[in-house]
Amino acid sequence: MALEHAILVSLLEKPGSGYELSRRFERSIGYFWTATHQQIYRVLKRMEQDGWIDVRDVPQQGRPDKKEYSVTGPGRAALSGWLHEPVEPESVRHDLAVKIRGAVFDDPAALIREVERHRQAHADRLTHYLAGEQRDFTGAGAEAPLDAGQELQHVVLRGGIAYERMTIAWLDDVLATLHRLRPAP
Amino acid sequence: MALEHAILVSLLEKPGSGYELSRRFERSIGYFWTATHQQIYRVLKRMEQDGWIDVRDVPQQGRPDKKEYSVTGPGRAALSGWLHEPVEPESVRHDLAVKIRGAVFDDPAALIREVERHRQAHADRLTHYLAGEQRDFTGAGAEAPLDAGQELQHVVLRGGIAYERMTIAWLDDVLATLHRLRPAP
DNA sequence: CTTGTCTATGCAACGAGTTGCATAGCAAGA
DNA sequence: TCTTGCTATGCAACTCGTTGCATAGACAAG
Repeated sequence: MALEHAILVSLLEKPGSGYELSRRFERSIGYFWTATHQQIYRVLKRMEQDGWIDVRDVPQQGRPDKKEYSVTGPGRAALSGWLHEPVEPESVRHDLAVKIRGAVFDDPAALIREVERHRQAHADRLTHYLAGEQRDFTGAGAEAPLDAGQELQHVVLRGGIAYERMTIAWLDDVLATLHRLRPAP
Repeated sequence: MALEHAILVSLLEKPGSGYELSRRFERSIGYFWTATHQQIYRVLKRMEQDGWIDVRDVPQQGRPDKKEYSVTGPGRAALSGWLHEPVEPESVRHDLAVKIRGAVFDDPAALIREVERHRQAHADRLTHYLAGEQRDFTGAGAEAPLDAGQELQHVVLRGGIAYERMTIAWLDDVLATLHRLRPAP
């Protein structure tokens, strides 16, 4: 399970509340690990019971109070332990691939709009990633050399960019294949 | 949920038992959708109750008897329905990306072996995919034109190949970054 | 002053997925 | 004969993840 560890990383980068974490999971961390606020609140509770994180009530003005979590020594140790143990390489899961293989039992051409929709979604993500790269890593490049944390964040982002580019190219291949099949007998 | 639908596709391609399905999920279908035999047996039971599939007891010689499942009319209709409704584009989930971002709170160099291990696993998968492509799609290309089902299987396989190539290139990028960070103060 | 939106936290129920274990037929080799 | 290994099916218990719902403070627009 990596949700706990993803939360530890995020809280080490900057302490925050469950709500703030759920926002972060919509952007940077969420590029490679998604989580809803339900999951986050539940896991935060367990992590607190396990002594991995501390809570602090933070009164706020103009908005409801929040609970700010920060990583404890044992939490940091738990992350270290996990970093040193191997994880299995992920297997991909693509609904769309199932659909493409299933299309032969229905109408392949009916999939074209769906594939185009996916292509658009991936193109949007790519644009978003590229904007983030421009903002966080390219702009200050010449004058302020990046520290190790930024280098590592950047290489992860480059992975996201490569993934989206590859996916878009593949979806173009899929579309070409579907169009080629259309005028068949 | 796509497991039901992946099973429908696989059973439409060729009827089979739960055991056979679990073997298929280790190879072709499993390239983009994994499932253990536990999941498969449980889902097969539900699908049978829902009338999506039929069972037939098949006595065998030299091995235990099996139950062969095949798709019914309602099952085929359920697949059709699913093919026509949109699915959300997947979000990636990468333990490794979490580890890379977390490495800055530990020792980045300690990740090198882990990343190399992943690189090897992806290189193995790529070799496997390429062998499958050679066997199923390239060999008979000139004389026997592919039918629609084969074309669609091929484009899905090309997706797997593109994914592995992209991942290997990215892991090389990650390794270069980790090596670059090593001689830092 | 009501409605909508954003922040902020949480419960309950369900479905999906994993892990460990159990059983049993049959075959091949030590 | 005993062990190992492959085929074949399944239960039980657990964790992970999703969905729908509920509450509540603050603010802004109509």
